[in-house]
Amino acid sequence: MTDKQPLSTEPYKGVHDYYPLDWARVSSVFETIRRTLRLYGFEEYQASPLERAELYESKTSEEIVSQQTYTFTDRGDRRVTLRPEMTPTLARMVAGRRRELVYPLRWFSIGNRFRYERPQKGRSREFYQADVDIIGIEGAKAEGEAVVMAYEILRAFGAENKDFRIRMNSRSLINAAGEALGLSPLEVTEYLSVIDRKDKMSAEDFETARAVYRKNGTDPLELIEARTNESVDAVYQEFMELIEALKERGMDNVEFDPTIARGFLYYTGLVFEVFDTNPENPRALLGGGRYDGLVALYGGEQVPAVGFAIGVETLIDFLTTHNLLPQAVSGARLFIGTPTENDIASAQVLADSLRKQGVSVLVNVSGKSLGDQIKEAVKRGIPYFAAYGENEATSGSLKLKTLESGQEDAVSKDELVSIIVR
RNA sequence: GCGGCUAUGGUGUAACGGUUAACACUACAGAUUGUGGUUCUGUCAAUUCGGGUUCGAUUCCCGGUAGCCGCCCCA
Repeated sequence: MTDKQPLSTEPYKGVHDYYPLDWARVSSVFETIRRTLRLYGFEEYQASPLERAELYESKTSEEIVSQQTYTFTDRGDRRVTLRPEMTPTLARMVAGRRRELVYPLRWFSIGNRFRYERPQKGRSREFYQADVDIIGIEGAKAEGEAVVMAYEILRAFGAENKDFRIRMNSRSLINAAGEALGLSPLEVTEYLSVIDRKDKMSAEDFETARAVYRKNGTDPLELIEARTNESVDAVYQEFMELIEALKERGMDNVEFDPTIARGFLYYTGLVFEVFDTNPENPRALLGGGRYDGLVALYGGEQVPAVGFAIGVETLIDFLTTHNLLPQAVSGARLFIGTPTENDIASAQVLADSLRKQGVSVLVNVSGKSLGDQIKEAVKRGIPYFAAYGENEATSGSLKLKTLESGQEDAVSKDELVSIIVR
């Protein structure tokens, strides 16, 4: 390589570098999500970000595949797509082992997704997401459980009910109302699209657009509200029971919101989104729903499924605005300083014994002065510092310095672990 | 994909079209110190890229690129 122009240090357009402190923040969020889901018996799976392009072409809209995926041809003339979402991969994996898996499946996966889009705040070309799915149960039970998991994940970060709202809608309900009015499935889809964009239109434009779908002076939403149609009302009652059941579990921030649409692609029943109650952050934190037809696309009979995905970047924005983001620690917990280079060897012995007890320790390896070693520990974001030289070796007692406060405590070697690990 | 705004050391800012592009922080080196975030000295380091106008461009114009904002879309 010639050195005419230095290579740019910028990452590729629309993607991010995560330096250790950044990544510590992201992965601590992963950890909380993981811990919460495991508590409820969910199992983690993983797959390659490379998928055959056909996986997306069969089920997703033309525009999304052609304009918003990274698709290329490999050296063996196979068309390859970088996964833009996890659900098709999940459906493929489930379909591949459909006879041997134990249902219901409670699965989750955390990883990166790729979409070729115009980058903006909260939207980049590579992003991290956690996908949570329950597969193999029909009806409100599983739907409720999915919503509960979304709720519990946010609660695990310390969020309170007042910090977020869970807005739920039912595609079956809208479909039933459309059917009762004699609208075609296509018209119902268009109607949903109009409702979805309600906030982006003026009141008059919305009324004009909505009027197209009125039959005998009533459109689907009005029919649902009127509660005059028996079959529509039955679906409505069932859905409200689900919402009531969630409220009884303490989730007083769930609500019925018929404007939640979720892209109209493969959802068949419940759709839901979670929003920050802070108006400065209007984006959905999380969204999902029921998608019963998807697995069957890969062969065999229909498998009921319900799930959601939570974007890590938007979650971090949410946690930041509510001051819930834990302090990220990227490296060691304790820095052992050495007054002279001769002390390094015995300091290493001490460090090794601490490591055996699970403490992450860094030992000075330079000839720097103790003052500079403290500076180094501070810069590295290490919370504790202790010098270990001849005095400490003979007395067995160390002065443990908490770098944030500057406080120093005399502690014995044996006490170190319990203080630092905490 | 469409439109608007922006682009100066690693970061944040400054510079009527006119000397060697300034300041602060950071980094690095040194002084001092068996205990840091204080001080002192020094060093590295920038006009996004390509054209154009001009005697002369960081400054004005056009284009590329990137970032931010809105639209489309958001699986």
